[in-house]
Amino acid sequence: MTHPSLDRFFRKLALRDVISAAERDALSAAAGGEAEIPAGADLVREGDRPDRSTLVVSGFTTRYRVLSDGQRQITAIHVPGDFVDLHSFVLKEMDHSVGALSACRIVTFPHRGLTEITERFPHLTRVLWLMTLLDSAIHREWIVAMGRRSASAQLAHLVCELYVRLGVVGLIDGDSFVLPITQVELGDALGISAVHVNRVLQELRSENLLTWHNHKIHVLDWPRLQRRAEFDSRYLHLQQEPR
Amino acid sequence: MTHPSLDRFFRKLALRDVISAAERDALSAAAGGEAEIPAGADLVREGDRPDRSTLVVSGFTTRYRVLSDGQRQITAIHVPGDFVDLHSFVLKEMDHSVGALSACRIVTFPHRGLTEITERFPHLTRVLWLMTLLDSAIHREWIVAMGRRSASAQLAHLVCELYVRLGVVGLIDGDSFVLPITQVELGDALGISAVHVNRVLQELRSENLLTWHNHKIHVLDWPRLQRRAEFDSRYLHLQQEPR
DNA sequence: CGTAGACTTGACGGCACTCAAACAAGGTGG
DNA sequence: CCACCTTGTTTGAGTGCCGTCAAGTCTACG
Repeated sequence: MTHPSLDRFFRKLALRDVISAAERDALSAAAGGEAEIPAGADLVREGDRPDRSTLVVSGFTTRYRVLSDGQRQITAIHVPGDFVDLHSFVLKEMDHSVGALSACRIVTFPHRGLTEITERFPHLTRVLWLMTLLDSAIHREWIVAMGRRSASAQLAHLVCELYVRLGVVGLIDGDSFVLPITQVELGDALGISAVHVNRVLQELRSENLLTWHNHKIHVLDWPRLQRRAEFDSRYLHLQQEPR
Repeated sequence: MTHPSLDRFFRKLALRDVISAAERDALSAAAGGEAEIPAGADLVREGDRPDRSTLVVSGFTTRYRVLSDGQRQITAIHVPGDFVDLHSFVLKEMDHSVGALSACRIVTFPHRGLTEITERFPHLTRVLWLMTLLDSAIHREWIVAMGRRSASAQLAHLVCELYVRLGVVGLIDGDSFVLPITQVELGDALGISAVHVNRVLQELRSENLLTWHNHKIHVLDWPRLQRRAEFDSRYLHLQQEPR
């Protein structure tokens, strides 16, 4: 029987490839305990050697690194259905921390069970591999945005990305979605100051591209927002095909 | 028998885990033809659906994306022994291009053979998976550098990274290494202008941290360069351990 | 109703960009 | 063998995006 908390995760997988019932069962069987994490808490810390990987069932998490002078850089934002540290299964030692942006519900997968999956389910292994490479593709797109886009286009791009990724797991409500993140955190993700985040946000608002209020974002003009960000969803690999 | 051109690649693997003779043979058998690529040529292009993955035997390559206004952002620099598009084996469609920075010798691995490896060699599969996750870790470190480090520290960090990565495959000669890359390309990698690359380079030179002449870099003071960049090699996962 | 956290606004300064030109070096053809 | 050209590096001047500092406003919540 398939695990109910893995619903969004399976949706994410099914968008990229056909997952057999046996594979779904194997994943469900590999799932360990569930847990609640309060907002602001760390799920894993840099230097840790976790013996299990964490899947976000609900809530938002972030991967980040803190520099010696206290500056923080967020390298990824994870939404429900994302495996936040599947890579620790292979990398062993964490080279960054993972924190909860909001209260989260998580499921953990002991590495022992994941190893078994790699021994017995090669196709499923490739699909899990794919999931980690999607993160990698998103990292590349962030690099492009940080290096070559204006702050406003970069922010627009992030909104586009989250709009699509949340759509995949059914968390878009009409033209809006919830994103429990402050402007300081947004600055840490974009690599700009919180003050500038505010200015850039107002720019996008004044262009009637979106509203952003109380952690709820309304996309007012999706085609124009995409053009503003030069957003192309190719890097999210949304096609179902044999992997 | 093991393939001689895979030497550097095997060295890179052996640094992270013990690779059996059978695994080395399997990889060698999966290797297809070798080829020479002239400097400036593309190995793969955005939108391609390659049926094989490319390993760099000698020479330097780069992953990049070009925006509509012609701006380019380099998202990765690959050195000999690196698999430049192993991820295409799983992602199928390329979301970026790969170009040769210098004349290169490459070996290609048909995806069919890689699929077989995932069916028959689970441990080797995890090691290959690891190789793609190292790229991912490097992406994250670039994001941190782009977002939160000064241009000079970012450049210093890149030099540190290449120094370590080239050391792994035996391409450090004393305190120096060859990096066939122009200041324009360096700017594309760091996300800054070529003019500013020049200024920042001179800053590091005047601090007696390094020299950079004719595509040859001398590291004059490794400890101080590391401190300047706040470089910590943890993200390169240099320990050998069971994956 | 008071306080803390988040958001907003303004002033000012600096890092990095653009434009432009000079300089160096390697390759080519007359 | 030397003009000439191309590519890459260096330097300068002027501009602007974005950072810091600081203060003020709004909202949620005890």
